[in-house]
Parts: sequence; C-alpha cells; structure tokens
Amino acid sequence: MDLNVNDYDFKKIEKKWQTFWEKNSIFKAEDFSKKKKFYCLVEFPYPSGDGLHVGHPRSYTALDIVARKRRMQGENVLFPMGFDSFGLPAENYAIKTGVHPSIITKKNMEKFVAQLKSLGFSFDWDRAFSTTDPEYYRWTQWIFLKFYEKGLAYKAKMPINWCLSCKTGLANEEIVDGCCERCGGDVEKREIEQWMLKITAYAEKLIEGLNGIDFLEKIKTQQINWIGRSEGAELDFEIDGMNEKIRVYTTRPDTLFGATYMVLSPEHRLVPKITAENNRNAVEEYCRKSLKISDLERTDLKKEKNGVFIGAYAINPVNGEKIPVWIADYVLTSYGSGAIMAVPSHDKRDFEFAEKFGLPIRCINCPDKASADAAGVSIEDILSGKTCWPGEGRLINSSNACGLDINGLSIADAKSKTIEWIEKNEIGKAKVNYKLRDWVFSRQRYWGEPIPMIKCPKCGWTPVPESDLPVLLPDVEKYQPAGNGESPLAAISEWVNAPCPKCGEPARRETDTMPNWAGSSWYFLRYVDPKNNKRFADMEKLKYWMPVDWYNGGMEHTTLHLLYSRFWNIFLHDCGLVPVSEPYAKRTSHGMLLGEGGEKMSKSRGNVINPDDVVNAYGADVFRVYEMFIGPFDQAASWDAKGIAGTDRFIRRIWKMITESEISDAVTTREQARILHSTLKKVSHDIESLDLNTAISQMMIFVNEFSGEGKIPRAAAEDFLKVLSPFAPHTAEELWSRLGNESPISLQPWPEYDEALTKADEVEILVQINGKPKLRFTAPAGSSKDALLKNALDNPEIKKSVEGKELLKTICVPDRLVNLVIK
RNA sequence: GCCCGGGUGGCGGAAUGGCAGACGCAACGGACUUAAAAUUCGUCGGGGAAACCUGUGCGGGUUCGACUCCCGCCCCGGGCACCA
Repeated sequence: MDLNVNDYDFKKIEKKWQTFWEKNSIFKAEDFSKKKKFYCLVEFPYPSGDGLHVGHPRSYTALDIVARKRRMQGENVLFPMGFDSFGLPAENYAIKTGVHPSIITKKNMEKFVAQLKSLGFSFDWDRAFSTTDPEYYRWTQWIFLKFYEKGLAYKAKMPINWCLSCKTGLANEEIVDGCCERCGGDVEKREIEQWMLKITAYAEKLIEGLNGIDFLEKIKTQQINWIGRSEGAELDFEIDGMNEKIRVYTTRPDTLFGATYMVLSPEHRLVPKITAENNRNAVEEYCRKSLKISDLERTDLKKEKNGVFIGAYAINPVNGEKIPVWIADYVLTSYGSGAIMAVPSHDKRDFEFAEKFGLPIRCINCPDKASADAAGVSIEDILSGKTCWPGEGRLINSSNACGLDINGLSIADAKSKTIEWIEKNEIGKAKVNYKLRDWVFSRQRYWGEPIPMIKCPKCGWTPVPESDLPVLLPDVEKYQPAGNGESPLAAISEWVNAPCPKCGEPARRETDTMPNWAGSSWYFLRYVDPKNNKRFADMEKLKYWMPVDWYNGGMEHTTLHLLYSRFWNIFLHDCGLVPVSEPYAKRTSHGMLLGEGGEKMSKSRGNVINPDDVVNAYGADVFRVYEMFIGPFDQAASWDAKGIAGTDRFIRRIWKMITESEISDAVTTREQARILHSTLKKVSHDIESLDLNTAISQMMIFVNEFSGEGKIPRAAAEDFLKVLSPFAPHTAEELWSRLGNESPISLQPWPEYDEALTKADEVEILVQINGKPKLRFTAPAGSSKDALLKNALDNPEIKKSVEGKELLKTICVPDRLVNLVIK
C-alpha cells in the first residue's frame, strides 16, 4: 500500500462490520412490531453464472440507503433478498455439460450471496429463499390450482410462437425483433395445446388499480398502453344472399355511413364459406401466402397494402348499401373479431387500401377550416375523397330513413347516438376491447415448476390434490427438449404415469412446466412468512406487512413481471387470500448502467465491469457511493473508471477529516452550522426522492467546509456520520466507533435539522436594471422589500444609472434581488 | 406512425420563473518532494487588454426576468407498432 495513504484499510473495516451486523442481527425485520412498518423491495436476481452485474447494485444500493435511513428513523424495515432461479440459462448449461441445473444454480446462488454480502446491503438474510426450493414452488403450484379452480387457467390449442432452436413455446413478450429473446433464433407459428392464464379478465382491474398507487407516471402510461383499452361498438353486417353475418368491432361507429367495403383477415372462419366460386382460387392462394409470411413482415407498416376480393357483398346496416367484402392481411385475426368495416375517408389504412384497389371513398365528416389549414389539407380534397381525414369534425351525409340522423354532430355525439340506434335495432352493442392477450403459461422445458395437473382418459384434466403438492421435478438423464413439442419430462415414464386423483385409473401428468415469470409473480408475499409450511404466507403477517411500501426495479419489467405480479395479487385478493388488492404502493425505476462510452455492457464488447474487481480495488463503500453519484438515478449512466477515483478521494477525505482532526467540544460557527443543517436537510430529502447524486454533492460540500481546519466539533462530526452511514455504512460505523461510541451507528436515531439554521444571517442581494445584473450588496436575511429597494436606490452607481430615466416598475424578491425597470 | 423520456462547459451533471455551470472528473499552474505518485493551494463556457459582449438543440411567444412556462420544429434514447 502507498505510504502516504492514510490508514483507511477498507478490507479489514468492511469485513469487521459485516460480521458485526450479521452476528447481532442488526437488520432483522420483526413481525408485528409496534413500530411503523416499512416494506422495501428490490427485484430479486436470476443467479446467472456470470455473477452479479454492476447494474444490480445500482438498484440495491439506492433502496438499501432508503432502508437504512428509515430504520434509523425508527421504522420496522423489511428489506429482503432471494433468487429467481428457474430459467433457460441453467437448463441450456445443463444440456451442454450434463450437470443438473439445481447444482449449477446452487453454486451460482452461493456466489451471489457472497457478492451481495460484500457490498454491505442491509438485507434480512433469514428470509432468503429461491423460487426453485420445493417448499416455495409448492405454493406456486398451489396458486396455479386456484387459477384453475376459478376458471382462469385453461388449456387451448393456440397458434404459439415456437423457437426453432430452444424447441419451446415463447410468450409474445419473449420475442424481440421476431427472434427468440434468449437465443436470438428464428421463431415460427405452431399450433400447440397450451395452458393459458386469463389475464384479460383482469384488464379493467389492472387499469383501475393504477389510480390509487404511487407509480412513476411513465410506468402507469406504459401499462395502460400495453393493456390497450378502447371503447367502441360491436355490430353485425349481413351477407347479401346468405344466412351469415360478419361481426366487426369499431371504435368509430360514427363513421358507419362512410363504410364502403369490408375486410376479413385471411384466417377468418367465414372466408371459405362465403367466397364465390369464381374467386376461390385467388382467395385460397392469398390465404396460403399470408400464412407463410411471418408476423413481423405482416405487421411491417411500410409494406404496401394488398388483398383480394372474395366475391361476396355485405349489407351496411345503416343505409342498406351493398358493399364488397375483401380479405387482406392488414386485418389481424387476433384483435377484435378479425374483421373490419372499412371507412377509407376517415382511416388512413383503409384509405391506402381503397386507393390502391379503386374502392369508393365517401366523406362523411368534415373539419372546420382552421383544423384543415392546421393539418395542411384542403376541405375540397377531403369532401371529394382525395384525402383522408381521421380528425375531429362535423358529420355530413349521415342519416337514414329508420330514425338515425347524426348530421351536424361531433364525433363523440355521433358515436353515442349511433350506438343507441344499433342497440335499439339489435344490430350490435357498445363494446370495450383490449390489446392485452391471455398469458401463455406452458413451457416445454425441464427447469421450471411442473404444472400440477393430471389428464385422465375418463375424467379429463384433473388437478393434483393439495396434499400431494409439491409435484417435484424428477431427475432426468437428458435435459434436451424432445423437439416434438413435449418437455423432457415426457420421457420419464415412472413420473408421467400417475393414477387419476379422481377415479384412480391410470392417467398421465402434465409434462409442461411454468414460465420463469411464475415464481416472481408472488415472491413478495413469501418474504412476509418464508418458512410457513401450512400456507403460502400467514394472513396476519400479510396484514401486517402488505402492501410493499416501495418497490424499485427495471423499466424492462413494466409490462411483464410488474403487470403479471399485480395480476396474481389482485386475483389472490379476490379469492380472499391476501389482504390488499394492489401489491405495491410505490414503484420507482433505475436507469441502465452502461459501459464506458455509453454502450451496453456485454461480453462481446469486452466492456463488462465486474463488481468484485471494484470492491477489491476501492472497497464496497466507494463502489456504493460511486454508483449513486454517477448521475440521476432514473436515467442511464455510463461507467467511468476515472470518476470512481474521485469518489475514493471523497471517502478518504472523510476518513482524514475524522481521524486526523481534533474532535472538539466547541460549537459550530454560524456558517458551519448553516452547512451542517443544510446537509442534514438536503440528504434527508434527497434520499426520499432518490436524488442520491445531489445528496452526495451536499456531503462533499460539508467535507470541503470541515476539512483542513485541524479540528471539528463533535456534534457536527457525529451528525454528518449518521447521514453518511446509509451511503457508506462500513466507513461510517468504523469512524463512529473511533469517536468512542459503543452502540452501532446503524441503530442511531436519524439526526433532525433546524430549518432556521439552514439559512444564512446575511444574504447577497442582486440589483438588476431591466433584468440585467448590475451590482450586489449584502443585507440581513429577511430584510423587507422596502429596505432592499431603498438600499438599492441609495447606491451611487445605481443612482447614476437611474438618473434622468423614468422608473417604470420595481420588483423585489426578498433575500434574492431587486430589479429596476427604467426607460 | 403513436406513447414516454432526454438535449446545459472538454466530460458526468447542478439550478421552488430570480446571479447558468453547484458537486465531481479531466486539464493547466503553484507548493511539498532529489524525483514521481499521493497530498495541498489556485485557474478553468466562448470572445475581449478591459469595461463589456455572448452563451442551456433550433425558431417564435409570454414575462420586469425563461435552462425552467406556452406554440412550432430538429436530434438522441426507450416502449408499442396495420389494435379497426
């Protein structure tokens, strides 16, 4: 070690205090304590073979700071950690090496625990568990059975995304750019029997629930957009000369008079039925072709519209008009009813299609001149169908002989009047639609929770009785998926063959496992009571601890984990099994930690920072403070090796300030008191808003003030160490004990600040003339406006500037400035 | 295309509508040292000798006063994407 470096031996200090905290259970959360409870949660990691990523501690340190502060403020804090250990990487590793996933997972978890402990997080380790523990997944399976019991888990033959290389089904969410999220391989559509969870039944509650909770606005918006609620109408168009109807969903029932043709998706069930003989060849060929095109290509907006006329006509229910029926792949089978009424005059896609195929375009909604001008289109073009107008306007050409007249109305009024009319005439009804789809809950994989169902030839799907849970994963020889759509479990005949729980006849177990999102959908409930073997968690403990008061995690989980886990909790609440509907009272998000130069850290780029190396070189406290100082918490930040040296300097200056100064009993000077109390105030507030970078800046200002004097008042030193302790807990504990304190700093009360002392006695007042800074003078804080104004106007230099000019206006901001407006 | 963010020195970034650039990094200069490192003191948006001028992506506006509010653009990051 360098000779000149002071005796800041972080390795020794960190080890010492980590051992002390653990031995004395300093961070134990107490069930049913009289203190105010605070449940503070970070997303538990997948224990990958690469070990902890520097991104993990960004979130963990921030909430560790909050947890430590709240503890010092006298709250009973639950800050738990665990592992989300099912998943593909362990299984792929097993396929490659033949090592059982549980072995590699266990090894990885041990490494993670050691790494997390080395960073000094104040987790209550007694509550740790892994989603792969049979005692945990027993209850994951149990909850699945609840979904089944309530009719929310069902099996359906579904076109699913099939990863050709992983040989398994993927959820829509696991596909990135048309490829498998995990392996990047090609994905195609296949029809397979899948277990589904009916999350769509909770679409409304998932939107409504957002009202009462404190989530970042962008998180709420993203979830709302993902659920994609739209209001409109569902109505039937009869097919001319046939006893068939086409059902359509529209958000613009007001445009019914402008419907000039219809479009079915190529997969629509009516297509083979209603296609005219003359058109059959072309239609069949079009359908064949569109099935081959991947979803990605099909939904490419830039692709030119195409389609074919099927030789049938529908009757527009509002005006009896015969309109042609086409098929086109721009209509999706998976949304609405898979069929649309096309209104080319007021829908861009329909317009594009109609133009290409020469279909009629009839304007029925005209904007006022101002809106048309603003959009850069002419009213003549809109009226003559030369252009499309999707915006607001007044209805025209929209009345019939059967009592519907919406001419002159706005879109909103026309909508409600039309819906009223179609409901009265039993043509259709108001309808709410969602983009959200049900959740494909089956994986044809080994390393996941077995789905606890048995298929009996006589009784059909039968749930495994509660008393037989957990359905344990059996040992297998080969982890490779069968490749025929079955999981490797299907090959274990002694496991697969089981008697039917209902009739006792030979039956077969479900061989699909759950997706890796299953275990993380309820883990926050288990932390409350992790060792319970009678129930997933004791109701009284749930009542005490739930909801989670503060949950921090990545934005990438907004529409997956965060939505799924809300769904599970709301469902369990509806079943009367958990006390609160919304699991998380508050959700914040951290920005990504990028490599040097702003690129994503990855092995291939060679820019991965290993937290162990940083802890070895600088210590956990420097690492923690650096990650918090790197930039605004919610924004992406790039790692900077030089920046960490500055944080190292800061911690060492603190060390020096305490160990090399005379600790005096003197009181602080007025200016020192101002800086001390400003620091106590700013750090207290900034922790709650996660403005941790500015909290650290303020502590640096404190150190700049109190260093180099050779002495420091004890009270100031102690209060400073207290607010430092959540950030740099080891250093703070050590210095605190060196000041002669016996009880650990982690258990000290959080220091209070005096608002009056945060302000200076004297302030500098700026004098402006016409908004331009002219000069400054000092005045006692809190001086009256009149006094300040007088002071400014009495100044000879100002007098000179104002002389001979007309003083139009004076603005006086107490403690800040005087502005003189002259002419 | 739509929905969120964001754009401030060489860099990371600060600023309830009130002195733009806090705090840190880098750089430069001085002290200490035989020397270097470490430490420490100082300088540090641009132009100008100076008074002063200018400056927060671009163009307008509101205001005594705008990084901050409003209108119209441009660029970057993230999410969704033919959702009827």
